[in-house]
Amino acid sequence: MEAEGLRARKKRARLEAFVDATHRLAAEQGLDRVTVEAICAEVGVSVRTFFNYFESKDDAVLGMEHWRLDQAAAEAFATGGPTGDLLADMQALTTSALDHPPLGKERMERAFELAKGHPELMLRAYTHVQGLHDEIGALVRRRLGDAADESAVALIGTLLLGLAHATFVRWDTAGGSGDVQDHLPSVVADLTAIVAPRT
Amino acid sequence: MEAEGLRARKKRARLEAFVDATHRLAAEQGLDRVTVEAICAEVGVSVRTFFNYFESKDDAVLGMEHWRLDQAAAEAFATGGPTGDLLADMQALTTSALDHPPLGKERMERAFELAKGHPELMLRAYTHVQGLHDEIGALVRRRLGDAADESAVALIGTLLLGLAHATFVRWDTAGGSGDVQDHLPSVVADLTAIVAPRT
DNA sequence: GACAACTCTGCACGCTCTGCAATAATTCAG
DNA sequence: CTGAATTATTGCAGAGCGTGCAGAGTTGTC
Repeated sequence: MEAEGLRARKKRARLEAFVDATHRLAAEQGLDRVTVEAICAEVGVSVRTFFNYFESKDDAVLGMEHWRLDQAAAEAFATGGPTGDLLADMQALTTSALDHPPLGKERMERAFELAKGHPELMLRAYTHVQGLHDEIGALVRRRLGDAADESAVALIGTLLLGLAHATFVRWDTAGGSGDVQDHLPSVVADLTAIVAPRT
Repeated sequence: MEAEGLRARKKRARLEAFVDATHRLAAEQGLDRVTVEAICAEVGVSVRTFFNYFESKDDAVLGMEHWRLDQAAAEAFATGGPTGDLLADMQALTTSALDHPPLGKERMERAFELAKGHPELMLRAYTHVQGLHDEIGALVRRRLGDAADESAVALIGTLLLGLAHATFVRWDTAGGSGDVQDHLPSVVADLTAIVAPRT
């Protein structure tokens, strides 16, 4: 069996309830006016419990706990794959990340919609991807080996996050239909055009 | 004359006092243990006054009020200069930004040292550079004209910030001597190598 | 010196987030 | 099924950040 006990299922359900309640309230009243207390009233649970699930209010908006990279994709990247070309492999890694949101695509997309009007959230997302960032840093170091100086790691990490963000924006300006990651290739093309216009 | 009245001078002095006190206390006790109250006690001023100067505690660490781009450099960038090559011009713009920190280079460097151990600060810097970010967005839109879709703007903005960050990191790993912006060219070279390895 | 404009300050308040210890619910072993 | 171990929920007390307001003190202008 799936071995998902009652406990785990309840936990996940509550997590999603928090996220959904937050999104619903934010849609109604604007995010600024939504307090943790209100969210908890909506879910029917104590404020203290909220903070057993999230480190901050923003985390509930973003619906992030542990947004893990796909194991296989990460491993492939660290060992020099899948293509051997760094940019192409960054693209592959980003695609896999956008394709496996921890709480489903609808929630991810709603979170992004909210983040649009609240820059600080986008930044919080970056921070939260900071756990990811460390993970990415480790991957990059493994991949580059001796050639990995810290600034290259910082640059690649930022680039990955930037690609993801720009892809969201492009998906959004395209009307928000279809899969987010489908817009990544054109973002990469833009990047290439900027950095190496004459190739 | 410079037309800096007593008022303006006092204000600037107090601003710097806040920043310096924050840095000093953070060096002594670690940033987490520094409260706004302590900073104000150090400066000899009321807590309420602190928030007349800064929007948040983090801002005092970063010493940022309005980190403006150099007018001339920004204008040149927006109108397609100085070289006409986008990447080179991004480099020029970044250099000018790193070369004109609002409160002096020592404070900027100390702020970066603190930010190293506190990722959320680096992000807050990005946010605060959000004023900058919007400004950058406007510049990019002016520069690209019709070709400026939002995702390209997002991408370039992120890239500019990423370049600045990576440059700091490189400056730091190089021992922190010399001017920060001197390390930008090698960061740009790295970026080029990643995106267009075969050029 | 008088009036306007700006700044500082204390106070009250709301909100986020943490630590702690008691209580309740789930799981597991026998 | 039952008791013990594990894990979740909760209230409470409290630190800290940040804001609005109104009065008192400074600075600038004429």
